Amino acid sequence: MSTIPEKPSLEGLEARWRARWESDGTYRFDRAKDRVDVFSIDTPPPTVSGALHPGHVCSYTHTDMVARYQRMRGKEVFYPMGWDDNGLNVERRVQILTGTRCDPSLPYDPDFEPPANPAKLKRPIPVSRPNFQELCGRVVEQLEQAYFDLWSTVGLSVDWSHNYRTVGPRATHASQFGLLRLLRRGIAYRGEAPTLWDVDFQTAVAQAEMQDREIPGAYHKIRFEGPDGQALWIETTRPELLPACVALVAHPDDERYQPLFGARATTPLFGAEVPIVAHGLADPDKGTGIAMICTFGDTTDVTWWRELGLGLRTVVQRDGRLRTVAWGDPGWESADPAAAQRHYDELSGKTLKQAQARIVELLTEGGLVEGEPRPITHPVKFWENGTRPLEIVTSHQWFIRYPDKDVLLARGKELAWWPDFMRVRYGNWVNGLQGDWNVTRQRFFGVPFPAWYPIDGGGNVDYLTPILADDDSLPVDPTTDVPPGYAEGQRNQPGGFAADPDVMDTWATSSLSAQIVSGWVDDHDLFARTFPMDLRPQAHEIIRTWLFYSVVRSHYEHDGLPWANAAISGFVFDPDRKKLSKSAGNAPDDPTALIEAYGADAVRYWAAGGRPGMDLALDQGQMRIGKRLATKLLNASRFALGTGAATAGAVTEALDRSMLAALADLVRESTLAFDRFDYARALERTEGFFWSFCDDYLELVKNRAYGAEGDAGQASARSALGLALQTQLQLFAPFLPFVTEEVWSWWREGSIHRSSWPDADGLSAIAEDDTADAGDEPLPEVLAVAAAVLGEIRRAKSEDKRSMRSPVASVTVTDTADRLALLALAAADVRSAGNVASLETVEGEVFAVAVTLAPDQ
RNA sequence: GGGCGUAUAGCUCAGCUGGUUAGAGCGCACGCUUCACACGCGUGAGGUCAGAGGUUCGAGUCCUCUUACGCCCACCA
Repeated sequence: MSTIPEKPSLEGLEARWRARWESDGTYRFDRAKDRVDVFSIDTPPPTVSGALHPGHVCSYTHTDMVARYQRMRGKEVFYPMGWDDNGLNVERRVQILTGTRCDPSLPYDPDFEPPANPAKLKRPIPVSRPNFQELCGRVVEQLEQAYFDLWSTVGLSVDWSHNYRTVGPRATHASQFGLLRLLRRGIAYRGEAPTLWDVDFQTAVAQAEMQDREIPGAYHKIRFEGPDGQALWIETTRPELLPACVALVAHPDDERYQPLFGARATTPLFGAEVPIVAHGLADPDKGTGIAMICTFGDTTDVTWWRELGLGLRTVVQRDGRLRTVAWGDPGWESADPAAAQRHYDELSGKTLKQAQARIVELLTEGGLVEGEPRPITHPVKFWENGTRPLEIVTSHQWFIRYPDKDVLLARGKELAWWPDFMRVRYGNWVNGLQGDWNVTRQRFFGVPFPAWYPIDGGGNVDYLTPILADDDSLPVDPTTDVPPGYAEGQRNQPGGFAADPDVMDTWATSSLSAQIVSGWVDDHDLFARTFPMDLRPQAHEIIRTWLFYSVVRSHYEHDGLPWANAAISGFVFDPDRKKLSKSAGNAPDDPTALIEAYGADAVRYWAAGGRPGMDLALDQGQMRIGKRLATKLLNASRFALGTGAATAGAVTEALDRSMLAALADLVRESTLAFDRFDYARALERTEGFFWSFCDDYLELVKNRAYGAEGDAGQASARSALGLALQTQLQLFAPFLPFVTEEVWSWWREGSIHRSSWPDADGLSAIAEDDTADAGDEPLPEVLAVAAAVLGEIRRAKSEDKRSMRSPVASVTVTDTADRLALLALAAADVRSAGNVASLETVEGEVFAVAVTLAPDQ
């Protein structure tokens, strides 16, 4: 216990308590607790390669408020933090900073150091994957430090001893273990399939990472030859894929083409015979109503190809150029192979864009197009980080099958969503699922697959029959580790083995975040105490990825949900609905600057206004108010404690008991709101109570607390003030952890954040104690009536432009008998607060207060 | 094209299962050196609850349609 400062200030207070919490281990998880006494949180690992943003502060603060509430409710809170290091941004940064390039075929060099001055290099130095990952790890460490600093400044009550990385040994171990388990059950498999492919980044892209962008294109009307030699006009935006055409398709009900179904058409330039087929996805209103199916121009092509059992003619390579083709070979039959070859040779090796230009020329020269290309703007699929449209290539990838949709939907119903309507987004996604989950990425900084491939005597790699690592050898990197039964000398040799060169999709790892932090593979004791977890807080835009994949993995591994609750946060937008600029030396969206300007408590106050699932405007005005609230807490506390407030002792005065009864209601409401993850409501009510507590109750009780009405009245006031102060500090503690801890330290032992959440029934019992004067009166009304009269007195003074302290000769209150009886219980306090000489009452139906001011001295 | 959400004072938002003259804070106006706080205190002005129908004794609150904005999804020849 320390003394009450003469002039309390927020200055330096946050840094002091941050250091103290760290040294005291205030938020350290006590793993001796059993599962029922634990509240465990699957904290989102922030992407450390991204920029720090007020949105981060907002959503992570929401989780912290829940964590602090649960801790005060008596739960041992398991609140870890991880870093998501996956991602191209890290790789790019490392390439530039170190002048290196990853080549997974190289062996690990334990002595490698990047050049001192990479900018001078003519070309990047190729390094092994483990070397590259080491370099990434160093860069990531610096980025993590910035995040750690921010989280600690904001006052997150995270237990930092449970830190992990999505590209780190624990995560790698769990991810590899999980994949091997799914492989043994046939849920994961190695397959060759059409895959959405980014030709610039040379990597496969998952359905969840795609986005549509409107780009210009053009319809080209091209002449095919029908079965009887007649012209069949089709319109396409992808004429360069004509050599990859495997069929024409029209809607089954389209009478124009019904006679042709089952017949064959011939492609222009290449003379390939293709079937004319019917499928419901064909749109009679688009183009000429009949379309060419190519392998593959878009995802509809994939659907048609799969459902109609069509042939495969692949022309697009992984680098986005057309491959070499021998026309006349099996699969490339042509009515005139020589002509087809002549035409195709003009295209092969070209990029798609170049090929399109050339094929349009060839078609035009052959009189095979009608009219000019018709420009349109149409949505095309891109990788969210990419710059060129996605292509579809067939390649070897790792896949995970999804459970049945109804199983997934049932899991969605089982989960408690905050707010509830977010469940719909999950349902929409599940209902729209197509194909299996491709978990492969052709990147370097990530979790490697625990697999190798056998090489036969002829040097051919069998990519479909992987050699898998043993469970107890995990984690492994196949580019440095050797598969069971082989020796290092056999790497990349005929009869030997080749390493899997790819890494896992980021979600393949982060979908196990709950298992990773809980110790699924490396700490079974911890796992039993923390899993399944209580809460997954996250953003709504990754319901379809992180949340969804996490549910899938947990369903497979544990036949249950990974957590009981999902709290979905909205996002932060700036007040003008446009991007904030960082010009004029003022960076209003730099969270660190905001915290410096207003204090962490104030920024947290702003964040607390964002209800679950609702978007929040970045509002420095709210931060100013938060700072004001923190200051007010210091001053009001100083006053209350200065009167000798104590939490022990009887509360006998009706006004005091009235205040405590209202406080008990506040505790009930706040508790209920927190249990529903509605921290915003809890704060709003607490704040409203606190300001009227200061404006009305403190004013009414002030003189009595100083002893003006005798010992009994003073004792009652002191007890009520002590209880009210303690309770309100605790109600504010999840929101304003620093200032509440500061005040707590003036008169209590230990941390407020380890104190017990206020007990509403206990407060009610004190308020309802009728050993005193008020009997069974409806207590809460006493304060309301007294405050109403005081308000009228203030109005009279204000209208007369007088000081609030100026004397009042007489006050006459007209009200019902019931309310006058209540007023009588607090009459002395009202007279004292209003500096009223004489207080008269008159019975009447309509509340009125007549005030006669006395002349100022 | 489908789905979800939002629309209440100049601004940011409350208003829970429909019930007396629609609330708060900021901002604004007018005041107040009051012994916790001038980083303060008091008082006040300010709203056809997006629009149109409907249910009801009664609707900001329920139903239908419309409009605007945001987000998610979609088969993009």
